[in-house]
Amino acid sequence: MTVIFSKKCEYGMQAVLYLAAQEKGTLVSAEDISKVLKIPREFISKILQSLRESGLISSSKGKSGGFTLAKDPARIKLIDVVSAIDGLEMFDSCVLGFPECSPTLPCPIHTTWGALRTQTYDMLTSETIDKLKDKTLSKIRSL
Amino acid sequence: MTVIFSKKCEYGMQAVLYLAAQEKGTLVSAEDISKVLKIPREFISKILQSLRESGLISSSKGKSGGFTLAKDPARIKLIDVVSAIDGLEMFDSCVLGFPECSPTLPCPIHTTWGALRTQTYDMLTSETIDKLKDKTLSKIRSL
DNA sequence: CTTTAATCAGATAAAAATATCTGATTATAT
DNA sequence: ATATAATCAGATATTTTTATCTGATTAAAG
Repeated sequence: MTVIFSKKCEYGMQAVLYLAAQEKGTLVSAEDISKVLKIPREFISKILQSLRESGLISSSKGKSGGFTLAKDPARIKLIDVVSAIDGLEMFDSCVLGFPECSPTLPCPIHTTWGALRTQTYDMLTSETIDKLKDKTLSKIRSL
Repeated sequence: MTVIFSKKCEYGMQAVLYLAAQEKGTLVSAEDISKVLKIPREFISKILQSLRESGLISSSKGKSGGFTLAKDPARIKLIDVVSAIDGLEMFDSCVLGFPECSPTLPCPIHTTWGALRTQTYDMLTSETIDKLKDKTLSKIRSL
């Protein structure tokens, strides 16, 4: 199996995009997110808790509580979610699994892969979740 | 954790590259591959068996047996190894984990990710293992 | 022909990722 | 005040991936 992001990370990105698609300040429950995005209830709860610990989202407890973005969606990038959940290790480890892959000890595809990886990193860094709001809304409507 | 290829696939690519770095027709034992590439002996054995079933490599049993490429290294591409071990599913499934991500029902980063994915696919398709022989040899020497 | 060194096949074990359960705490609304 | 609906924390369960074990088969070499 070839994976890019873990399920946790995929779900986390979906959830953050979903929060960004709400009216500012709206509190959304884990139950709601679970239903809309079709993610197991208890699993998304755990992910939301860890995103709160990372400071990307905030929560309020009690009845009518829920989750909302902790900061301006123009300041939240996809890479922030990846970094919080999966970490950034893939951006400096060898795609072929060799140890210590570097410019001085390159694996056979070090350079060519490096270029692709950088592009991927740049994409995740330039995509802020507010920019993706409209596209997120139309995707969600289709679920 | 963010993964690109599974461990099996990484090891498989390393092993195929290693075979391609040998004199044509040389038989290499699983034991040898395991030692050079520092891959658990029994694990690489299983991987080599599956690569044989896929037709990428061939084996001969008995004393002084081992593995060798089943065809001209100029005709073996990295994507062939990926396809044999991990499959090509990632090249048409959604990077954010949404179901049915397509041009008509795109996820928020469908287009931008699609471009990167195509580049990755093209790279794996254009890299034949004979082209990587020299680089493989120098990497192996450093292990 | 016997020993040896290799692949091969199937079962099992260990570790990691994914998912669920249990019950406590919190705050709103009635 | 009490019921309700939410987060929270920690434990447990399930599934997948990674790794190992056991023993059979094969073929070269002595």
